[in-house]
Amino acid sequence: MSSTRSRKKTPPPAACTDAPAPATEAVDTSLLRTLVGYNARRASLSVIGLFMERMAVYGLKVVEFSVLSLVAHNPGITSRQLCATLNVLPPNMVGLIAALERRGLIERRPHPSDGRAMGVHLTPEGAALTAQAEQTAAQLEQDATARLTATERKTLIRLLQKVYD
Amino acid sequence: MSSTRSRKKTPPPAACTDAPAPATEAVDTSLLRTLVGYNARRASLSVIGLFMERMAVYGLKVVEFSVLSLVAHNPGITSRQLCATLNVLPPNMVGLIAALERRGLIERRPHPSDGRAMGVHLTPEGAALTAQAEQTAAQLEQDATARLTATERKTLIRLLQKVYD
DNA sequence: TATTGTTATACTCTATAACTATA
DNA sequence: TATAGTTATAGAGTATAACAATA
Repeated sequence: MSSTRSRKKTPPPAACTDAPAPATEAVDTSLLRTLVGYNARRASLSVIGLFMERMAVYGLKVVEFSVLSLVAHNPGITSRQLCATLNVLPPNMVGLIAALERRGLIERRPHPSDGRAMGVHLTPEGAALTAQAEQTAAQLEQDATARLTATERKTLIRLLQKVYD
Repeated sequence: MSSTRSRKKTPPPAACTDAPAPATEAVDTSLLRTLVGYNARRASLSVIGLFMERMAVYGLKVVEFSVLSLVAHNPGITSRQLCATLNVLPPNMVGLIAALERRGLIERRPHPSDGRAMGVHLTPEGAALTAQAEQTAAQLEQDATARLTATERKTLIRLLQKVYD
């Protein structure tokens, strides 16, 4: 979390000193800015960067918040379903779930109808933390998109979903 | 490039066999879908996934395309400027530039006014490849956002820039 | 035979510290 | 002193192959 990444370049207000302001001579990014991929990536890095900062308060990575929130709204969800929903490969979900279980935020119970699977559930502690984190996420939404009106924000989400759905 | 990532889940058309379709029982993602960050990330993964496939034809990674395009429109740009523009840390830009130089796509010349810096320029081969790749990128834009009207596409880009600018 | 969950492992991406040479 | 570029390296994220247990 430092140096280049996700920092709102703040070129000092150019206080008319005699320094030739080596700052960052203007770079032409006009072509890249016509590409949806470039803009979507920059916007997601910006929002998710703020997301990371706010979730760090709870000791959660972004993907861990996503897992907890999905478990909260889908009690008994399987590892396989979490993988498919979040585009995480099964071997990488193992450690993710193990870490949340070690912290006592979730627990795994045998799946009622499928002996191979384990259903994931929130513990009371996990439910409390998730509720808090979801509130933080809702507030963060406002902050991260402060330059958008409520209508613009809804339009943005609708168009993004149209792209990936 | 396989399994989970960026594949447009294609649950076979459910040909009315007697199989109980274990597929992927519906998961409630309604809360995550209210978050700009979640939607922006999924959309960017979707578009950039296609970007990766198309750029692979030229043996280019997405970030390499970005570097070439920036050099094309900013001849003599420095490594430092590329880093700042693309959110890549200086140590990681070294290998990136070295690889493009080894392929004969770019060349570095001493900066005219700053003895520490090197200006990056396209070779004729690099210029030809970049022109082709930029055309591919323009076409890809249409394909990746096929579900959007021209107006919606412009709106989407405008709103994304409003978020990260 | 196919699928869930798992281990082990490799590869890529990203980040930090420290050095050099110029400014 | 500060900056551009570099080296070496550490860490996180993402990928594949292969296995056991169950369907």
